[in-house]
Order: sequence, then structure tokens, then C-alpha cells
Amino acid sequence: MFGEDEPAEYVYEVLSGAVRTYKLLSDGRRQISAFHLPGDVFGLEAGLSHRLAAEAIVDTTVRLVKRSSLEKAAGTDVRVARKLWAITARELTHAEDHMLRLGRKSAMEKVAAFLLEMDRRLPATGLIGLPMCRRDIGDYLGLTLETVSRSLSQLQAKGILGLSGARQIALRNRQHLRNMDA
Amino acid sequence: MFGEDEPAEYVYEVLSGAVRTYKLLSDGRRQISAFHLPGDVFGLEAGLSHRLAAEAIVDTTVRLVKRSSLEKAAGTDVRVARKLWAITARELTHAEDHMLRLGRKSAMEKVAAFLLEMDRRLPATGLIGLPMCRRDIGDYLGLTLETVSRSLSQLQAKGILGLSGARQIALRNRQHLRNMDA
DNA sequence: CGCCGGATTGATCAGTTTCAAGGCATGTGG
DNA sequence: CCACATGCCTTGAAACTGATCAATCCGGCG
Repeated sequence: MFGEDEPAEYVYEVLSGAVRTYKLLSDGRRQISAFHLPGDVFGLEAGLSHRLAAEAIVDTTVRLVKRSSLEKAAGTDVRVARKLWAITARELTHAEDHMLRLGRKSAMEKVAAFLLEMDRRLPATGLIGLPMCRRDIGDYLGLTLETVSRSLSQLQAKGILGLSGARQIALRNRQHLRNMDA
Repeated sequence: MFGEDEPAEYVYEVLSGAVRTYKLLSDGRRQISAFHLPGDVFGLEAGLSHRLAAEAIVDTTVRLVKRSSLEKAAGTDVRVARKLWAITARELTHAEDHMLRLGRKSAMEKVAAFLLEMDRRLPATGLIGLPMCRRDIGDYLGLTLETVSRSLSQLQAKGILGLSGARQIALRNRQHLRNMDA
């Protein structure tokens, strides 16, 4: 969709599907900053270029808005300016919460937090349909895909969740997850 | 200075000294989100309350600006609105960089990145005068204070830096640090 | 001079990663 | 329609990094 440090010509809104935004180290290590789901805006920059790369992780449709037209509107309409600020502030809130997870939580706590986040953000059908693979979850949480898999297996063994295929998850005990989320 | 979830009545600018902003878990684990040095603005919220706590870590003077007056100015002056957005965007950039460190870097890489950050941001006197203790550095990098101390000792043993007292650090080989920063 | 908080260093431990093997579902070509 | 290839996931065992526990050490200050 776009790469790190590319000029930020457009702002994107997810209409359907899912997008990951991430940074890479030279040796291939990857940190996924956020998953963007339908309704989310991403790729908005106050500066000139994107500071994260973005890729669709399933079939996805997005709406593009020219950055220049937003800048122009913000110059005349205070509400637009306020909205742009609010979008960035919301991303910052998420980043601050995520830093706490990355820096100070155990693998199990990270996975619990991830499940609760997805449960909150994905359509409430009673079954979470994850759009991303285990490696993506690991790169989001600062874990290996094996550790993510093991954590999920443990939660299943304890009856806290049910797996129907790797990507369909039923939360059976949200309160227990919240407790481990600390 | 202020606590997590307190109403955000003021915005702060550091005039001298240093401030840490952080989040706490119920069991006392702490993640420091950023250190704020002279010239930095902190405590600016698009929402109603602070999402981080803030404390001075040395003798510090700050300038307070009423949030309501900024909001008012932003309503009439587009440049003020743009400036508020830019401040938040800058914090987001830092947070995104820091997530990569927290999630994907080794202890030594984190410490190297920290030293380079401080070298860049503190007055260039040839000797970095750290305002924070080892525990603060650890809570910023997602490490224990012992690991921070050991990493610094190793860097000293390799001649990459010189310690004069625990908080005065001379970088003798910045390029080497940049290499380990990946 | 002696105290005290912060820092260093050492030894051991635990959690996560790494390396490796195998399983399960999906899709494709014979 | 089945056999097999492929990608993703799970599971196991061993190795390693960083945490924990514990004992000094150092420097500033009363």
C-alpha cells in the first residue's frame, strides 16, 4: 500500500478487510504498530512522509483522500483541523497503551490484551474472526509466532477460549482475560 | 505534577530540568513513555484527561498554559491548531520508534539507542549528564536496572563510552553505537 | 566519619526464543 | 477424485537472554 519514508500523498480509510502498519529493522525484524480495521483511518501524517509501511493482510478495500485537500480544508475549517488532530491523538493513545504492553507485560498478558482488543474492535458475532496470521500477532506483541501459538493453546486448555480453526476464536471467559491483562 | 486519568487542565513546557511521563500497572510495573527535557512540551491532550502520569526527576521549572486558552486560540487561529497537531504528531513519531525498540531490540541495542537519543537531545557539552537513575532508564527501555547497569559496564569495558560517576557519560565511539542500534 | 540511596557485580533461575519435526487444511494437477 | 505440494499452525527439546536474588561498592552529605 505504501512503504516507510515514502511521500504521504494520501490518507486512507479502511472500508473492508484489514491493514497492518509496521517498521522494519535492516535484518528483517518487524514491529507492527497497529492493525487497521473497517472504519479506521491510517496513513495520516503531519509531516511529509509516512513513518510506517502499510500492507493489506486480507482482501481489503480502502478509500483514498488526497492529503493536500485535507490540508486545504483544515486551513479554512477549524472543525476539520480539530478532526485531524483527534485522529493523530487517538493513534498516540493506542501507541502509549501498546508501549506498556511491549515493555512490561509477559507473553500471556500480551496475548490476553490482544484478544480483548480484537474482541472490542471486531464485529460482535460471538466468534472472533482474526484477519491476521500468528506471525503478525507475534510481530505486533513483540513475541515469536511459536510463543503466541503456545499461549493460545494454554488458554484453550484452561477453557478460557475455544478455537475453531486457527483464526476463529470464541472467548469463554472475558473476565479471566481482563484479570491477566492486569 | 499530574497523575494518570486526571483532568487535563494545563499544558506544560519544560524550562529547566527533566520530567518523566509514564503508566503504571496495578502491581507496580512501570513503563516510562518519554523523558521531557528543556524546550519540550508535555501534557497536551486532545481529550479531557491525561493518559499518563508526569513527575519531575530532578529540580525542574515548567511553564503552564491553560488548556482552555489554547483551545480558544485554536478555534480562531489556524496556525495554533496546526501547532497543537504538530506537537501530538511528534509524540506519536517518538512512540512509534520506541515501540520498535521495546518489541524487537535486544538489551544492548536498547541501551545504545537510549544513549544516542540522549546525546542528540541533551546539550552538546561533550559529556552526557543524565538526569535519570538506572531504574528510570530500565523502565523506559523495558529492562531491569541491573541489565541497564551491566550493558553500560560492557560498553565501558569495550571503550565505547567512559563513565565519570554513574550519570556522566562520554561517548567515545558513536558510530559503533549506531551500528548496534541497527 | 559513618550513613544512605543508588549503582555495580555475581550466581542462579525462569521465560522466551530457537531449532526442529510433524499436523492440518487448502488448492492444484494428474 | 485422489495424491501431493504448500502454507500455516502446533508441539517438543534445548539454548539463551534477561530477570531475580543477594552481596558489596561508591559517592555525596549530615
